[in-house]
Amino acid sequence: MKFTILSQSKSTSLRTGIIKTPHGEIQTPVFMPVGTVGAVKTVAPWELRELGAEIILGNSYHLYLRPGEKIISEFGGLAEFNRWEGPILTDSGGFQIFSLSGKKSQNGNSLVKITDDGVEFRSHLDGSKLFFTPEKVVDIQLAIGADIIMPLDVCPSSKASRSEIEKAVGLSINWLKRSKNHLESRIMNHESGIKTHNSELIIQNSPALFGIVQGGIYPDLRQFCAEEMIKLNLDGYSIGGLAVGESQAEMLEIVKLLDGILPKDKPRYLMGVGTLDDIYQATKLGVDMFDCVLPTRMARHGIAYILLLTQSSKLRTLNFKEINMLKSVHRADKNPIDKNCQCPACSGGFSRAYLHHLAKEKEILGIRLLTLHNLFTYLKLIKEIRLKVAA
RNA sequence: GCUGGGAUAGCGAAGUGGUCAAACGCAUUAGACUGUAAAUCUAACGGCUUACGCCUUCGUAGGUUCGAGUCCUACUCCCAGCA
Repeated sequence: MKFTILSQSKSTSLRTGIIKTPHGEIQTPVFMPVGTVGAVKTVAPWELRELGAEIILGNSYHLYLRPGEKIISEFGGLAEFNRWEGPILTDSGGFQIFSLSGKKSQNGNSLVKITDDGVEFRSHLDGSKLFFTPEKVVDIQLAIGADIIMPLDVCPSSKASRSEIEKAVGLSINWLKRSKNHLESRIMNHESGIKTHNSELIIQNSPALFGIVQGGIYPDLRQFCAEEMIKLNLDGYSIGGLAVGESQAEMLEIVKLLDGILPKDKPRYLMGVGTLDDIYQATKLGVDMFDCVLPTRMARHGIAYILLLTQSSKLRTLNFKEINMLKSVHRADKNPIDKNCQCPACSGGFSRAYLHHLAKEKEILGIRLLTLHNLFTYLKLIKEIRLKVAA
């Protein structure tokens, strides 16, 4: 992976750049649609390309469960298996430690247990016991053939105590070191033709490994975590453990702090973020990469996001709005979601009334049109942000 | 016309002598959702009230009973079978 900065804003930390990956180039800032199980829900690969997506996400935990990384590997990697054929970033399953912990399976067992060595998961599909170590998670992602991979980390909720967050920072640093060592030895063995113990797992390409900075909303923990990770000289740095319940102001405060700590010449990835405004604000604080389920999930829940562009003299200002297509006020509304939008739903002449009707009926077409609209809106925002670097 | 069955909140449907303003669906309304166990989840949903609570209901009208959505009688309407 290679990251090149193309331009830098004079007034903010916003910058544009290019990331070269084995599957192609990505312009930054970038928004990465989420395709947890290997598909961006309801959207075909060619549609993603038409919308302007450059890279999509997959999740190691989910893909390990089904269909299994071995199958994906046999098809030449996820990008070939799912016909996206472009760059892919995989998450480690670290977020599932957060989202599945505290939740109970049907027979009352906790789904997640963390030890120093790794994480014990109970499959949310069948309750079976799984044990993930940082090494295993790297192996899974190598087999999946992702271009950018994430180390197993511990992502605590915003309600976690300081001591829990300290523990998460310690484990995340330790696991990152193990991930890096393991990845390097796997690649070295592969290049020198040495069969590893996982001979059935094929290394599709040499992926980039990011560090994931944790530390909640504690500046000292964030700083410590970042500095320890920077010592490892990674390909990029993720900011994890945000947008997990804290306020936007608290989140941006941490992003701002890390903007001053993380190396400028490496991409920064704000994991799981966020709303249109979150992304807009965070790019001004030097964040290059984003992913979020909101545009796709909210579409399935009837919400359409709107990007309001107002041009006054030389300034283009951005505002954001969301409308709930399920509300009966749209029952007879002949307007599209947004008359200025060029997405397939808006430019295709679909009225709010029809989209309201489809949403009420839970019709797949309605879900798809809103998904296309929302992804288009997110990707449009990113393009607008890239233009703002001149300022 | 005869014989059965039935009429419960916007709709469907539980309930068969006391704990019934009435389970459960659906519809409606509101809310949530940020590295996807999420085309999901939560709440409200007779009237009045912030709430405690109070009031009015189970086709209509009577009756039995301490007490009736539940039992009896008549009537109205609906459904099925037979003529």
